[in-house]
Amino acid sequence: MTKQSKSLPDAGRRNEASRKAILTAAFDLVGEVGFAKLSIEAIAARAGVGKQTIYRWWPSKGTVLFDAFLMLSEDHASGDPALPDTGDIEADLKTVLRATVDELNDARYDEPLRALNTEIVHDPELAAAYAERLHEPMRRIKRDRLRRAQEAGQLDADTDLDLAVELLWSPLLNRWLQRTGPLTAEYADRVVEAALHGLRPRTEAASHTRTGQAAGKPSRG
Amino acid sequence: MTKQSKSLPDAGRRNEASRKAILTAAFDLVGEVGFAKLSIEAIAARAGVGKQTIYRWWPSKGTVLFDAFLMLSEDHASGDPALPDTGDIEADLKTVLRATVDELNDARYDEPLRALNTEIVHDPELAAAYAERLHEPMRRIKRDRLRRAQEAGQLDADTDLDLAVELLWSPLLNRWLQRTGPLTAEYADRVVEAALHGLRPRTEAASHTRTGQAAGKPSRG
Amino acid sequence: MTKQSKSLPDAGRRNEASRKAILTAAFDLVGEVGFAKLSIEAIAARAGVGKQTIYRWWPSKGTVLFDAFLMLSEDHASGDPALPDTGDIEADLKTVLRATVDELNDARYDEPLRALNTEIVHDPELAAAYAERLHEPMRRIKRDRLRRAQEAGQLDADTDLDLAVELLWSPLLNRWLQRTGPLTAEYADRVVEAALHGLRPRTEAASHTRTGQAAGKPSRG
Amino acid sequence: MTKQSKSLPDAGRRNEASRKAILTAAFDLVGEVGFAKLSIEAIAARAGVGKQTIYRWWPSKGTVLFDAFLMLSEDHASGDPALPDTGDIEADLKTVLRATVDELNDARYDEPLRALNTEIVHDPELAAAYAERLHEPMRRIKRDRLRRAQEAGQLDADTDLDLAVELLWSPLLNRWLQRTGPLTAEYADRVVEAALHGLRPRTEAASHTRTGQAAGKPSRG
DNA sequence: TTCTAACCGAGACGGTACGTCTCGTCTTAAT
DNA sequence: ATTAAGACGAGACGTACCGTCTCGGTTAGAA
Repeated sequence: MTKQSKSLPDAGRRNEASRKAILTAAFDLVGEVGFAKLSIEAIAARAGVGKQTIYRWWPSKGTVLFDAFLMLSEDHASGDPALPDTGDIEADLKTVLRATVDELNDARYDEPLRALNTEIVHDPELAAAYAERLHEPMRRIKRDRLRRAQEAGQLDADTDLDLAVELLWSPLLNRWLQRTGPLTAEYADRVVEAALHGLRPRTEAASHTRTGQAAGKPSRG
Repeated sequence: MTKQSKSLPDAGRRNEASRKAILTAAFDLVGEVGFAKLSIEAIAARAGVGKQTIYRWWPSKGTVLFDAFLMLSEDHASGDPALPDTGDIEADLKTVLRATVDELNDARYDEPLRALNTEIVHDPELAAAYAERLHEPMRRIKRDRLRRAQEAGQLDADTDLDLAVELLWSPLLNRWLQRTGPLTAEYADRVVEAALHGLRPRTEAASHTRTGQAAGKPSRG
Repeated sequence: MTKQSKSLPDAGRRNEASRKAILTAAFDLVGEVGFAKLSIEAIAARAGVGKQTIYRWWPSKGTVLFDAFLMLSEDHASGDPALPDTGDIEADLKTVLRATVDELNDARYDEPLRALNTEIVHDPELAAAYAERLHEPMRRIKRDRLRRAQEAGQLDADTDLDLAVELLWSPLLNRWLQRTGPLTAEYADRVVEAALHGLRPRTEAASHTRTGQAAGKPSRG
Repeated sequence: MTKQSKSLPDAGRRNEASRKAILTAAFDLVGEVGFAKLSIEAIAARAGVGKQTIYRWWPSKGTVLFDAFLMLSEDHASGDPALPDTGDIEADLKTVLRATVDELNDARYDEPLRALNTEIVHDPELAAAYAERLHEPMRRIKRDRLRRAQEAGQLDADTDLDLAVELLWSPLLNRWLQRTGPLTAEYADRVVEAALHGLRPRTEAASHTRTGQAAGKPSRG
């Protein structure tokens, strides 16, 4: 579905200029007309390419779009592969989640991102590719920052870091996808706070000893 | 877009049998062929109805599907509109989230649910209808249970309950939509635990005021 | 394949304006680009019609062209359904065959006629329709004239009139189709003469018992 | 367009095996799928040859097919280049035309022959090549036999022999191409009889100067 | 009870896009 | 330099649906 700079089997006779023109056209068009109205015909026309050249290398318009994102992410992923680390995990997470909010609110990426996300929903194969090539690298970066916080004692030692990542980012992604509420910097802050401190009261007052003292879980921590 | 039992303007001469046949056909077909390949033609044919009868009452296939869900939810929502309350919020949430996991993993609802969710992503108007008619009622039920827990001192008094709902349910919905990991009962449990207790260590409240005395990472800050 | 003014099953909901536009466009286009390069797409575009409207009513572009000819022939067949009859069969046949020559040499009909004739060659079903709707009516007219000549004693009483028609017209059609020689009025005349008088010498001298002395043909007026 | 045994410019570096494979594949394929569905791609694939090798040496699929026929006719034309001559032209012509009927009815040659004939109809250049290389040689053979009959006094001395050939063979070719009637040995016989004896009554030479007295036509010759 | 207006099933219509096929050109690698 | 192989831009194929538009045939209220 994708193509590296060299030595892949399909790299044989492939026209690199056509490939790039197709991915660029696809990304631009999805932003203009949305994924539902995005057509292979239009991509081919915009890219100045025969339709068969698209069908030859991609099985669906979803995979074209995916490769378009891949190209984009490779372009500006060359820089820093790490999250900020000031030593204060809460502040750093707020910074990062606010940046995520800004990105999701960016009009240029809104439609393409929605398109990619909804295609993943319906195409397990594409979802796997997405998980491997785009999602996992970003998750690792996030996990790395959380691990350092954990090692610094700022996060519970037992916490599953993948779960932690999901606890932090899922609310944002869900609000954005489903438009169930405003997606703001304040929201990002409150998500970070809630995720870090938990929903329970922090006072040692055995809050759960009244009304159902059972099921305690006092041992943790 | 929807139809009440009486007195709505569109209730005039409408053929109720056709309406039900259309919604049933739409729901069945989306489970068989997926939303992308669902066509008005096929719905009309399956329902034994003229195409115009669909176009007369619904503006898009997304809204047809939405009404199909509405019909379904009205059918079996007649029962109890409340979450279990044993007095132990953690146990109750685990019960509920496990049920959510089961529902999302139910093959019969998988495709239709995904279809509805992705249509919402692209259609703000539909998203609003969804929020009002389907999402909000369920959120209120969840919020009610959390409020009782809050009043019982099992949840922090400051917590925004809508945020709490999102913190608890978003990770599940995200895993399901994006298939970024297995969606199991254990996962539900751990989400509940993490959300309630937070990611930070509970012992020393000051843990984030001082840094790094443990396990190295001396260089940072 | 064809359509009468009323009461045919397919006449039901059919749009007569579209039908005529399609046939006209097909006839014009085949004259412009030839049958091989004639495309359904182009016919539809020229006629201002959806492609499906063509596929709905005709199984192939050959049948479209056939109906175009039918429309044309119905248009100007309203007049005289008989060949000239001056009492002199030889003179009349020369008149008619010269007219045939002129028609075949008419640039406006050349390509369409060739197209129709070659389609018939490859499509037996179309050939049957052609035989019934276009060829047979003309053959009957020709046969009628020959029959009157036969009754007048100008043609042998034993002669099969269908065979006679073929003997007279086939050479013209063949020259035209295969371009094996010039198609002129003189050629028409000589075909008529040869067909009427035969290739044998007319002298009663048992011409095939001895050789070469004859050279006769004195009787020919 | 064609290829001689030696010394032609295109004979230079040409791969003779490929040429034969192409012509054989073309002939076989046209018999299997018909000319309309015959594609250069398929010929190349069947012949195990690159498409360019075909485009390099032939301008159209019609010319490929033509060369295929040429190859075939050269293969079995090595034998006798003359028509039978028993001294009885009528009997000999019947023999020959019956053979022609058999050939046209041969299923193996039906499609390819039709293909070649219809290509000639639309392609004047190909028609010229056909006339020169295939048609003319056969016409000369026929003409030769007719000339001997003419010299023997069995045919009218004035008769244009080319016209005579056309009078005899055109009806057969036409029936075959247009399927306007059964193509049988009897038909061949009657064509020969009609062409030789003419359509007019042979008895009273003046029959066309007066009209209608007879109706009798007692006996031919 | 008749009239009449809207709804209904059916499906033709002008279109767009599909995914496939073939065209004729061009490029590559291997003789 | 020619070949087999096959990618390429182009564009027609025949199909599937789109959303609109009649067409008769119900089906209800309103007259």
